[in-house]
Amino acid sequence: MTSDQTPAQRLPTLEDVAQVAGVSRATVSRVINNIRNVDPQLHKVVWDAVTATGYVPNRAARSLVTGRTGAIALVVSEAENRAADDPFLGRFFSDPFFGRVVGGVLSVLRPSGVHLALVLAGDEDACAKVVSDVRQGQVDGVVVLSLHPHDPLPQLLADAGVPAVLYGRPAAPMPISYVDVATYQGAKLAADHLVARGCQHVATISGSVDMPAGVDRLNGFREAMAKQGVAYVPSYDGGFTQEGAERAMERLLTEHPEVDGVFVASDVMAQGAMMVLRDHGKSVPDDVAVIGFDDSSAALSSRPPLTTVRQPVEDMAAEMARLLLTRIDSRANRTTSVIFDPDLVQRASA
Amino acid sequence: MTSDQTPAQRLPTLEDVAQVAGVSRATVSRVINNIRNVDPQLHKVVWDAVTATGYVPNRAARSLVTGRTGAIALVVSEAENRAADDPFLGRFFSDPFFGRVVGGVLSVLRPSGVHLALVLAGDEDACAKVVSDVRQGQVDGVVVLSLHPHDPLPQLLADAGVPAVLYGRPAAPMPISYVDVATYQGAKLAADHLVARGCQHVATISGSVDMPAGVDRLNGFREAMAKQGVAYVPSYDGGFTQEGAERAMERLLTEHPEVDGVFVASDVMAQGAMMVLRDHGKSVPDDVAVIGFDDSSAALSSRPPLTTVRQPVEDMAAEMARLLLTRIDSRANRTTSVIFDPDLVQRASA
DNA sequence: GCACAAAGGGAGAGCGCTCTCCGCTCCCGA
DNA sequence: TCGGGAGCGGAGAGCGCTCTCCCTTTGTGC
Repeated sequence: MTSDQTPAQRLPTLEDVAQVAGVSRATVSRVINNIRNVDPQLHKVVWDAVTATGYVPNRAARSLVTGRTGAIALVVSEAENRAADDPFLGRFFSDPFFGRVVGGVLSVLRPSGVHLALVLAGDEDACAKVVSDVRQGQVDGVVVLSLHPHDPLPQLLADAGVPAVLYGRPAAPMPISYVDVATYQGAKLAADHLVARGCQHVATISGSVDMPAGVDRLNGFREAMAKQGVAYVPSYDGGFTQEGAERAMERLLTEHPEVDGVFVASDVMAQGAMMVLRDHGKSVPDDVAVIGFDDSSAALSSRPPLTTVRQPVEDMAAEMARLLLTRIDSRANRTTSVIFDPDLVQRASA
Repeated sequence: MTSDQTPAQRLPTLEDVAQVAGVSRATVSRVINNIRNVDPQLHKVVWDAVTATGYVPNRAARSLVTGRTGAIALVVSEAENRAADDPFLGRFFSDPFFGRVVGGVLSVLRPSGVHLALVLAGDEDACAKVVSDVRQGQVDGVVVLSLHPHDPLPQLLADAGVPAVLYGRPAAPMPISYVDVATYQGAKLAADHLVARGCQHVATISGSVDMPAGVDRLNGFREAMAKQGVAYVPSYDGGFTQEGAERAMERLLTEHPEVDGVFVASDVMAQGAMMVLRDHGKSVPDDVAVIGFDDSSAALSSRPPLTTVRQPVEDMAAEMARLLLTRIDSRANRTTSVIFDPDLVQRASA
């Protein structure tokens, strides 16, 4: 065989690099990991040897001795739903939101060389497995997208004292880190905008009221309207689904046909609401102004494009990753929360 | 210390289990891995010890000696785009398609205990890194979503002889495994349906013609229409984006106002096309019948709901994972392709 | 009764890396 | 000139696991 044919046989190890550089394994290791001072000359010699051999550290070996894996998991927890015939992961994975989170997390992870493993926790057992996984050192920590208010995972993680960061405030108070958006502030942006537009009969379509996001968006909006002197705002539960919002909008039109402004607690729901408005011959924004929440891709693809409260998903996800890495690095068990400011993105619907 | 106080200190190892079971490490390992015959009685004793100690194999240690990581990567390759100010991963991650693939892949991986790592290959360097990653044993193989026709990654993978499976036929022929949908057949379903509906003036909005999916959907549709005796089908390039499709539809209406049936090469594009049709006062499906392609979530959320050629994304993704696992297991370097049959999902738009 | 085979279990050598020790060298102050 | 300390490199012990030997036990046929 020519020299080109066998290099794939055995990958270069620290030992090989050491031999080429004429130093010991330990020194090469020190150079690679930038630990302690190594004579600058030797330093260069070693790096040259690394380049020459094409050496890349073996993750498994390193992990074995350090007890760190260099990987974190993105856990999508949807415990407690799942009809038996539900296609594996249901609607969530086909929600653009998921991808945006992944993108944000990866943007932080990539430079630091940490791997991102994707994990689905579909039921309580799976949640327990997630906890044991991280305790057993399969991953160093977890970033969690928890989809249901009664999801047991956050509590399990908090109890286990495992490095974890949630997207969104947990439904019940518990010692666990999270990132969130200032929902009240966002709802206020929407309220102020509708009032400034001159809307006289404002209503809202809320998300599920058993979820923090649902409650906060509703209460925040009501509070802001109250500040504007509007004592009562009719609200209808859209359950965070397009169909739910369509039904809610139908009811709203029936019971309050005079409505001229609606704050809808998510863009997807707003899309449904606008379809119903159109079906009823109402024009948006002239007859009824509509404001969504999230600034998801649905906001742009809807007709008319949606004025919405922007939730900086990518930034928030990136912050989750940063918080987690810090927590893992420090080994200290401190919980932190970071709250992001929302913006009002003004498009055509209001 | 009591026996209860330190268990978290050190995780149980094979050695511990062996001690509890009163056998050697080797035997426990044999039981765990189901390798060779172990006396059924001992077998049980060992399992009891595993349960009692709460033992979970250490991935790193195992990986170190076997040379397998028990992880595969899902690579999203978007080499050669990326404006400098492009938010990390651009639009793709917010496309529901991504999540559906993840779901399909995970459904296969989970039972087999293989981890899924997410990797982004944004440029040629990143592609090279992917190849070296798998050669260096960071992961055992890769599943690839390649977004651009001139993406170098598939060729790199093929050259390196690395275990890999693509979603969709590569733009240029090369020895690499892939799964795909029978596009011609799908286009034929659409053509036959439009003709059966009685459409007299059929046109099509195609995807990018430099992508296999774009070309095949266009040619397949033309061929099928030809079989139906329609020699010429006007076509407009929508570039697989909603905006592109909107422009294409505008042109189509200008140049062929008599059109009464359109095959649009993706649901997202179809959504845009329908909006333009509505803006022009055309009703769907009465004035113009519209058929999409993919059966993505856009098909359901559009008004009216879209009749579309269903691409079984989850199934295809699952098959990718299966092919990859088989390939990794066998260590044989055989390439395979699996082609899925599309269905016509009939909704309201045609 | 013996030779032989087959089968099950144990011992031990690493896999590639980090990290603690230890020892050498060199510089500085007394 | 010499002691002491700081700085830097090397030796070597594992991390937890698999897997190859090898030994023991048991079964089988003549």
